[in-house]
Amino acid sequence: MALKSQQPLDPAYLEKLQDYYAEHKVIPSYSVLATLWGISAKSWVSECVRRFEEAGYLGWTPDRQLKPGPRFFERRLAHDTVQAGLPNPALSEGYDLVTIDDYLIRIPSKTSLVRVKGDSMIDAGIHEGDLIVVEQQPNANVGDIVVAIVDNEFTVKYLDREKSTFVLKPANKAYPVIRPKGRLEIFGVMAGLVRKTR
Amino acid sequence: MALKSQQPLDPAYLEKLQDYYAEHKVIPSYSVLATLWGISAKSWVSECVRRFEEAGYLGWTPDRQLKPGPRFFERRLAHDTVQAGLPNPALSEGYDLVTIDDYLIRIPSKTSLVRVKGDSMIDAGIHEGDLIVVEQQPNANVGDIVVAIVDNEFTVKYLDREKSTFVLKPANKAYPVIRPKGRLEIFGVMAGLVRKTR
DNA sequence: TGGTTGACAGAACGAATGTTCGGTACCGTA
DNA sequence: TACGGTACCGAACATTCGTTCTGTCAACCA
Repeated sequence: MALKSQQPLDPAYLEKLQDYYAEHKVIPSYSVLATLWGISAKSWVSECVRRFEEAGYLGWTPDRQLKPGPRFFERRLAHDTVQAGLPNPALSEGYDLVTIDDYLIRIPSKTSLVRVKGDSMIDAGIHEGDLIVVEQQPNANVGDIVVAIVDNEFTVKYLDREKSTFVLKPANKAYPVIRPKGRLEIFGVMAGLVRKTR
Repeated sequence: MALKSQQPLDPAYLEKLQDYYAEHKVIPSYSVLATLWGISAKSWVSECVRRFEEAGYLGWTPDRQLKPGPRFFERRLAHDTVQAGLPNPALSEGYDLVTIDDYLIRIPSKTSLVRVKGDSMIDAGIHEGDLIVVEQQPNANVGDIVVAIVDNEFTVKYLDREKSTFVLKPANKAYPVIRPKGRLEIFGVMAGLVRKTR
């Protein structure tokens, strides 16, 4: 007994759990897991959970409640080269695993999101409706894409310098360069971009 | 009894729960909640939970397990209109956003990420190095941006039709339309995009 | 001064939870 | 043909869960 599990557990189980979690934001009880997995013995659920825990997909709170493990939220990054013959490239070797939040957000408390209005940055690949990930900070370097506050509105622009004053340059020839009178108020620097197309 | 609760519940309770959830990704049991809140009666926890549920911060799975409610993750999205003088950037109109993962990913088990190579889709605002969020599915509609497998490589292109055959159209005049010989193999449909600029 | 209300405590209880253990049926190997 | 391993079932069980109901106490009117 108490053997090592060398078999990789049925990935379908994990996926079903992840989908359940995505919907409810909670790990269900063993009996619910049983029906979710099409299993009828809680003892077997228990064993599966043990293996997922061993693999880092599940864990326990200090109060011995089942919770997602460190690898639970990992997203697979499909490689851009597909292995010949392999049916599922996402499962093949050499996958990196990322959660998008971790990928984009370095300092959660200083990071916020701003929705893009208009197409003044279209040449920088920034479209209307996109979400800009902003790291809040009062100053930036020339060349950075910054979120500035102009006339009480957020504006996303390139930061540039003309002589001794800072200006905001759009990435769209149809828009003018903004030369703020007085001090330029910078909300933060763009650290990333998120677009939802579906 | 059974009076309406007009009092807004102690916000500290909610914050403690949110912190706990942020750490463990799970809603604890009533007895743990009790110690978390510094309460010693489960009956009172039960009452508090009732009110949080009424307010939309907590909810229940179909199996009557306590779970985060719709408002649990409410995070202010910085609004594009700034109140004059006020630091408070958000208006009620603003979207409530959970996490970026939740925003982009509907079905975790069918979603993967593909890194963009080249600039063939630059006119669609898709740059080299961006991550495409792909929902895996074997077919798509004309006009969708799809991730197809051509010559054992992932390709991101618009799906279009010429007469009776499907073709892949780049969003860059410098690139040719791809007319696959044989069946066009579609890996999935683009559901979003993630770019890291820092 | 007395009465009501809201915030909590405490016990009691049935239902649900997760563990343990023993059992079965199907492998592949030797 | 026997054998060990693996995938699963099923029952028994102590523990824990969340509910319900009753009780205390300070605050706040009136």
